Amino acid sequence: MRTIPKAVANRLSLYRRLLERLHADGVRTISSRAISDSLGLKDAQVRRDLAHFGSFGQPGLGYRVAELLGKVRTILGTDRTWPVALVGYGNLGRALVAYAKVPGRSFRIAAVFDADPAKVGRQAGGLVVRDASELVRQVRRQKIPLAILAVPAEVAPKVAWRLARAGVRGILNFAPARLDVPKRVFVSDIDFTASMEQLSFHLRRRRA
Amino acid sequence: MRTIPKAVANRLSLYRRLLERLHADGVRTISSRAISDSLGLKDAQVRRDLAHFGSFGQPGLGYRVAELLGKVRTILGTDRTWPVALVGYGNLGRALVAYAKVPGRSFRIAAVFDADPAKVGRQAGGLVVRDASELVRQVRRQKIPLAILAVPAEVAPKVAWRLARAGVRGILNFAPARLDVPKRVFVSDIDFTASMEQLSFHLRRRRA
DNA sequence: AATTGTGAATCTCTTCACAGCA
DNA sequence: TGCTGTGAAGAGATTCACAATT
Repeated sequence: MRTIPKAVANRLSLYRRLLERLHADGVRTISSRAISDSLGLKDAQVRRDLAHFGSFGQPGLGYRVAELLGKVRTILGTDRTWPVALVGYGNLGRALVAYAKVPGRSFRIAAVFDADPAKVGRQAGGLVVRDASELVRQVRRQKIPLAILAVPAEVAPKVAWRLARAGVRGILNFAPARLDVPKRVFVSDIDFTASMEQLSFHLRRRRA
Repeated sequence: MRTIPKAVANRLSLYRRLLERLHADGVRTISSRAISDSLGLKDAQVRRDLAHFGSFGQPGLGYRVAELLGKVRTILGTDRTWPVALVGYGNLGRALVAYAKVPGRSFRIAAVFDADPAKVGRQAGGLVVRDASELVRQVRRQKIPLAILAVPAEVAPKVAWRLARAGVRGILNFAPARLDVPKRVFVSDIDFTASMEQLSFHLRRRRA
C-alpha cells in the first residue's frame, strides 16, 4: 500500500477523470465492475489498483465516489494548481498556452521562454515571452517546479540541463530526444512521431 | 521472431531514430552496448529486442547499421509515406500541419476536417479545411488509412466511429476520452493532461 | 578480445477465483 | 445477493550470465 507501482500510476488520471464526471453527475457510489467497463479494464484490476491507496470499497455496494475522488486527487497532486515554465513558443507552445488557460486545470503557465528574438517580447496568454537566457534566473526566482519542453530536439538536452540547474523537479518533454538529467528530475515524454509510427507499425502487422 | 511484443514495438522508434543518425554520420557498425548507452537501456535488452527480427549481429563486431536500419524501417512502415486525415483544426491541428510539412516524414496530411463553419474553407498547409460532414465520403474516396483526432473530448468517440466506418485502420487520439472502436482499428493515445499529472504525482512522491 | 544470442532466473503486472462482509 | 480485497496462478518483460562465434 506504500509504493504505487508504475502501471497503476499511469492509470490514476483515467480514474480521476471518470470520478470527476461521476461526481459532477451526482453519482454517489460505483462498483469496480462499472469502473472497469467505462475504462476498458478488468474489474479485478480496478480493485487491485484502488486497494493500493486504502480500503474504500464497501462490499455489496461499491466505492464512495466523493471519498475516492478526493484520495486520487491528493495522490495525483491535482488538488492544487502548479506553476509551469513553458520553454519554446512555436506552434505547439501556442496550443499549450491556449489549453492551459481553460479554468479548472491543475497547472498554469507561469513563464514562457524562447530563443528566437522575433518571439521575445510578444504576448503569450497574459505573459511576455522572455529570452531563453533568462530561464535559469526566472525559474529560480519564481520557484517554478515543473516545465514543458517544446523546443527542437537538437537543443532539448541542453535546455533540460538548464531547467534542472534552475531547480525544476519535473519536465514534460515533447522533443524526440533523450533527456539525461539528474535523477531527482522526473521526465515524462510525449513523442508524437513515435506514436504515429505505432500506427503504421500496426497497419503492417494486421495486413500479414 | 514472428510476433513482436508490445514493449519491443514501443521501442522501435527509438532504435530507428538512433540508427538514422548513425547512418547519416557514416557509422557502419554498432554494438548493443553502444546502443543501450545512447538510449538509456540495458545491453541485454537491446540484443533481445533486435533478435526479434532476425540475426543481424556479428559476434565480436556488432550490428551493421545500414542493414538494421532498413529492417527497422520496414517493420515500422516508415519506408513509405502514409496519408493521414486530420480531424480538428484548432491550435493543436495547426501545430500538427506545420509539423507534418517538414520533409522526410513518413506521413503527410491528406485531408483536414472541422465542424466549425468559421474554419471550413480556410487554407491549411496547402489544403482546404472541409466540413466534418464530408469526412466519411472523403476518407473513403481518398482511401486514407490513418487519422489524427484533435477534437474536443465530448465529440471524440462519435468522430472515431465515423472514421472507423470510413475505413481507417489507425487513429492517433489527442482527446482525453476512450475510443471504443472495432478492434480492427488501432488506437494510440496522447494524453497531455495525464502526462502533466504524472509530473505532479512524482513531485508529491519525492517529497515524502 | 569483443560481442552476439539465448536459457534460466527474476521481476512486474494482470487475471482468476473465492472467502468474507454489508 | 452483490461486491470487495487478496492469495495464488499466469503472462509478460527484463536482466543475468555464459557458450558460441568472428
